[in-house]
Amino acid sequence: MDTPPPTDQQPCPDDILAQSAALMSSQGYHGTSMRDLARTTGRSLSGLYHHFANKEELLYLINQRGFSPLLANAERLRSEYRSGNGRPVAAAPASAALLCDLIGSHLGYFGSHLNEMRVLMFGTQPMSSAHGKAIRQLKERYTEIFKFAVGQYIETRREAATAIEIERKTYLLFGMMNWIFGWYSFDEHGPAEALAEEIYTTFTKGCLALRPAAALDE
Amino acid sequence: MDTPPPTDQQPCPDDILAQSAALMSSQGYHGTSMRDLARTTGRSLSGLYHHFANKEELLYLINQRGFSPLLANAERLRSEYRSGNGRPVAAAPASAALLCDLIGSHLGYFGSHLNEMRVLMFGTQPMSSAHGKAIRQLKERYTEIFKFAVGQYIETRREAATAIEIERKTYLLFGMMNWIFGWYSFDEHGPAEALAEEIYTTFTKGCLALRPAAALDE
DNA sequence: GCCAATCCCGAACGAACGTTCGGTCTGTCA
DNA sequence: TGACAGACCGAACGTTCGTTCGGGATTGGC
Repeated sequence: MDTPPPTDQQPCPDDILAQSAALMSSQGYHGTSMRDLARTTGRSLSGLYHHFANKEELLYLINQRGFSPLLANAERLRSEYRSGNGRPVAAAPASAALLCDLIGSHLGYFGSHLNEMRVLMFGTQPMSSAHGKAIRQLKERYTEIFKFAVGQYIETRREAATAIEIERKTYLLFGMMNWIFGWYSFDEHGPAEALAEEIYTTFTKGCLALRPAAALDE
Repeated sequence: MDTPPPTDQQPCPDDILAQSAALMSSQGYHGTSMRDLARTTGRSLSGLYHHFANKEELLYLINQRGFSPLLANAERLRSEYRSGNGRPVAAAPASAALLCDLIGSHLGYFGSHLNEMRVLMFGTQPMSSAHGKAIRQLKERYTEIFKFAVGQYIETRREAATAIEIERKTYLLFGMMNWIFGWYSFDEHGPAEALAEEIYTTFTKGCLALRPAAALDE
């Protein structure tokens, strides 16, 4: 109508999103003011509102644009795995490759988008219910892919696991991968690919262990 | 002098800290106002300042009081391990017990202090430099204990690992343990002890694998 | 019965917040 | 050349923020 129709047609410039993510990743959403963002992006306070409707939508855009490539990549890997299935002989190596590639994709993207990932992990709570739901659905779809891969890896190697056991183990894997936000730096810890391989090895070696306590499954 | 000398002598009531931690864990430090805290704790806005000097000190107290018991417990476990050493025959089971107990202590405390742990993970950045440094030192001492345990576990089982490899593996362990803040609930996932056992098994089985890529160690 | 200490409150302070409004500048296309 | 749209700005709006101030209850020791 009169005010700039915000989001989709005229996309918010990437440099604004990147610099906002950098600021918010260290100060949090509520701890970062629009004036901070204006100063950092070299724009005026009111000029920012030309690119998004309000602060909360900016947070949504950081989440959405930061997470979408990661999800798209994971969905591609899964569909490749599915289309290459039907040959039961190669099932075990195929499921291993899927899991390994997913971990590699995740850590590779994480390592080069640390700020966005930090913002992503702070949660959807400051977002409007519509935006929050949209981001949570992206995360759920992503989690489902990893659960699928973990389940495939286990059941091509030993008897199938229960859904709750697969979920738990998937969360442990996410823990190892996502926790790097607090400590990983390329200079100190080397390339993300090598780290991905270590996580893959650690997880798969531990993953196949028999269930340690039946108490966990009701 | 005139204003209430804040911290140590007359400790801040535990219920204020607990309710503040609950609020801050879901809204973040900057997203939680003093008026929110007053409403939740059933006190007046100005009445809160009788118990701490300012909002930032409240955050420090949540961190300090929340983390100290965990650190104390870990230090007790390590000193028990050290005093029981000197019998090289039992070295391997002893180091396994240390690691297992540490994980159990961590998850047990986490599971019953989820709010405080969430606040703890949001970081020391909003704190003054003095308070931030104090909390960071507590975390470092705690991390050192886990590095020590992981190192002991490895070198009583195979040739010793490099310091950087021990550090990396310790961080993977912390990742599995701390990531539960996002998904763990007693009702869905059972008691923390069983989860601790699963993490211990997963980690130790994967931990002893040979270094997957020499690229990680310079 | 009094004093001091502790705990707590209502009301207000200045500063910072997210957002809006009217206007300018810089192209592009007719 | 003129009209128009997109990108941007300075100044201000009303609200909320963290913090302070003067004072009122309640309590325990003397």
